[in-house]
Amino acid sequence: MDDARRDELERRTRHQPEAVEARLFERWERECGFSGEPESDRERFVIPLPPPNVTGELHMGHALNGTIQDTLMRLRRMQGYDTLWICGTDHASIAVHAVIEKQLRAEGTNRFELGREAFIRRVWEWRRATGATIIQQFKRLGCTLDYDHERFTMDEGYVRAVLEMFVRLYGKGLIYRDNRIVNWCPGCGSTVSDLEVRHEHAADALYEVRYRIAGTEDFLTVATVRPETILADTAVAVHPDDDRYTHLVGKTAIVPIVGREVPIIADEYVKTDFGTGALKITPGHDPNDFEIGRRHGLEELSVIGFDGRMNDAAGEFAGLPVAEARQRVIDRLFDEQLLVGEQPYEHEVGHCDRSGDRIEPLISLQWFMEMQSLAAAANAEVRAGRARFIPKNQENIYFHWMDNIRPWCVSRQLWWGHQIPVWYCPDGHQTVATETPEACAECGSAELERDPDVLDTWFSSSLWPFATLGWPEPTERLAVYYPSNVLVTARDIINLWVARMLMMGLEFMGERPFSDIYITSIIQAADGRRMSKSLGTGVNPLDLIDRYGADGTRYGLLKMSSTQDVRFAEGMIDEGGKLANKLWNASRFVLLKAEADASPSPEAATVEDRWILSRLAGTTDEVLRLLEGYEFAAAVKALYAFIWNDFCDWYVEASKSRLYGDDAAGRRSVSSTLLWVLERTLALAHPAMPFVTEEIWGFLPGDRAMLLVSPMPQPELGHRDRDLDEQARADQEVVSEARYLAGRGTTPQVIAAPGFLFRDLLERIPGVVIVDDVDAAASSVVAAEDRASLEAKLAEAIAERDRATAKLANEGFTSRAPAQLVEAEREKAERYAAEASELERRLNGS
RNA sequence: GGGCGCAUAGCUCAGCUGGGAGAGCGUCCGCUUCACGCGCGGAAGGUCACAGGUUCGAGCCCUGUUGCGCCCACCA
Repeated sequence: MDDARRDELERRTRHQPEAVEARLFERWERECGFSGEPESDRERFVIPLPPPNVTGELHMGHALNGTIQDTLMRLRRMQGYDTLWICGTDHASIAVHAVIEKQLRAEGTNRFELGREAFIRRVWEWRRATGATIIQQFKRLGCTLDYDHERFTMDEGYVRAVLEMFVRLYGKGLIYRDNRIVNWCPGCGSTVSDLEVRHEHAADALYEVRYRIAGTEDFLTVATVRPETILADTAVAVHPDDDRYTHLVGKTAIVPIVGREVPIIADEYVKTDFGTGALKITPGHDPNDFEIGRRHGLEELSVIGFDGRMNDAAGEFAGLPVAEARQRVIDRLFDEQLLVGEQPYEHEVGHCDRSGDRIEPLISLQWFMEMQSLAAAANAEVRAGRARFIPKNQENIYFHWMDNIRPWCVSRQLWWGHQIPVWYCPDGHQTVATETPEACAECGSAELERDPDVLDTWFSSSLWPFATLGWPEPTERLAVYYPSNVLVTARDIINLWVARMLMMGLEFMGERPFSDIYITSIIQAADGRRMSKSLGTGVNPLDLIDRYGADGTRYGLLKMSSTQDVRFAEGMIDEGGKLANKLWNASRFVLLKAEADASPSPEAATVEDRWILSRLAGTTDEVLRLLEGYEFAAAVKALYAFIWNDFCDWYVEASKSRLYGDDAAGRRSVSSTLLWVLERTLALAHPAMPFVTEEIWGFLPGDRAMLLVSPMPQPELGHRDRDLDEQARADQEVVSEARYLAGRGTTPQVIAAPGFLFRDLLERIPGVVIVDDVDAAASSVVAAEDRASLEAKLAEAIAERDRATAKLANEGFTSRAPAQLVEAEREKAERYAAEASELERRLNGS
């Protein structure tokens, strides 16, 4: 190391993330790159980034996700894989509409005044101006995404892939147009899928309403929470086995207010023990009723329009908002003495996940995708273990939904998105094509009009793992990087996204899109509530990076990631920041104090050397195994314990006497080991804490590539010595106790068994008396002048000995416990017996 | 209504297939020790939610109870 570098190290007594992170990231990008080498023949490791919304800002979920993925990418890169982390953003129809339409409102206009083309132009302008800020924010975290191939679900090639997918599924009959009941969000002015409906608690009332039986003076009483839909009733249903009503089945009921005559039908769906046991059927405004209606061939009437108001079919109620119409209908029923009951009723009502509006089930002509066959294939893949959820129990969410899958409404009445590639001629024929057709495929008419709707955003997301690689073109990247290895995501989009990717990957590529699906924790606010901007409970990860550094933030997030719901704990981030600083300073010590000509090498000259090499081997083995097994919290914890406790607290301290000593050979040897352990530790810690480790790496002796692309060390298990690890723990306790006694003003006396570790540290304790005893089974410590404590120790040793002896006398234990456990207990009894007699001897002697 | 998960030190959490309760922060005591005061050394602090059960032995396994979080869900 030259003097300038030396001075720099001397000067920088603290690790300052803000001063190094941007510079290091820039070097990684420029000197190494993250784009993969499709032409190489190395084994691949691929992760598709869940594309964040273009409108998005990095939040805690992204940060956790990004950290986990980047940790895996770095690990595999160092292990020699050709790595690719697919990068890009999602066009997010509804979210973008929200942003732009808000701007338009502020300007006193709206999208309809602006017109479709101008609106879309405006979205693109906005997109070009703001860019995908979130992608830049991933860089702050240190994420080694393939930025050079950033994709957008609305870019040209991607659009082609989406249309291709639509056309092929249509060709197989899996996509069709139909009049069905859909979830209509009046706020968005569009349909939404079942998965975008959030069920919220609502306090409504359950009304009991009398329907006259035609030709009689009798009534049939039904229960309903939506009296305004009475206007669209087309039947009344009872259970076929319900004795109270069987005689009425086949007769006709008269719908109140409108006076329509409707059949009384029998259907298994009706519950006999709910309400009155009689159910009014409104196929036009209730999904269940819709199904019943289709089973019985009932008429489908609509009285609520797309604007959330009563339509013309509602007669005198036309034009009223639904809530108001409900009250007016109730008043009418009351006046006509048909309302015979009203009680408070609490239930769950569907609301739009995006806008929060109450979902209005409506019948509408929409595009649907048939899911059952696709789901069956995907299910088989997961059941066979070719795609596995981690943790495994998360697959329940998936199976529950997949096993009950229903057709997916994919058309949205929005403008921003992939416009449905279907053209209609005046005769109503459909021409489906990826390119604008010249004429109707059926009648040849040239008067074609394209379907105005766009596709559900999740439709295009389902192609992410292969459309980003060039599909449907047979590109090299597609051939080499599909399928990917791991998907890292949160469980709230298992069905929205993961399941659909599995289905589409199998359908179009014939192979699952990823083998591992790692479902991350969800980080809640510190008070246990959901983290959200609107609640004000969000924590900005960029803030954390500013205050603790990216390494600290990454460490903290990984440490928090152990259970499925975890409260945000800033202390863990702080811990990570401190660990980075500790590592920096320990490295300064090693680099500044090591002999100038020493180079990294595992010299096992002393028992301490053998011990730290054993711990290094054990930790390397453990950390790699944990990372590969997705146990990030445990991995990071093992790193902390090794760096802070084993290396800094004990080994570095124990190395000082040799390092500062007169023996040149000793100085050299311990320098080599220190450098060796440091070098290995930096590599091991790099995936979790890339910046500080890379920074230190640059100061290590010798010409070397950046740590980012350096090989990950193998655990050198030849160095591993568990007995020594065990002894070190015991000896550390002896040193601690001696320190305690010295602190109390007494003179600690240590009986040192052969091979005692940390002798240097012991010798530094003021007043300590060390008695070497080659016969001692284990080292021990007492205060020489403190007879009372010696007696206490004796009593403790006797108690321990007796406890172990009693356990051995317990027949249940000796007969049932595993042999090595019994053996351990026997050793314990002997050890304490020896210690007791030893202490007795010394008590009597003194 | 169904599913997943959580209750362990003041706080946030570890605790592997059952075999003498741990970490970080906080608190208290002592340190201008030549890598680090974002530090060093030491200490105090726990009926492992509650009640049963299995076992020689339970924080861990089983049953139930209570409190909490999240996901899914077409009983009007």
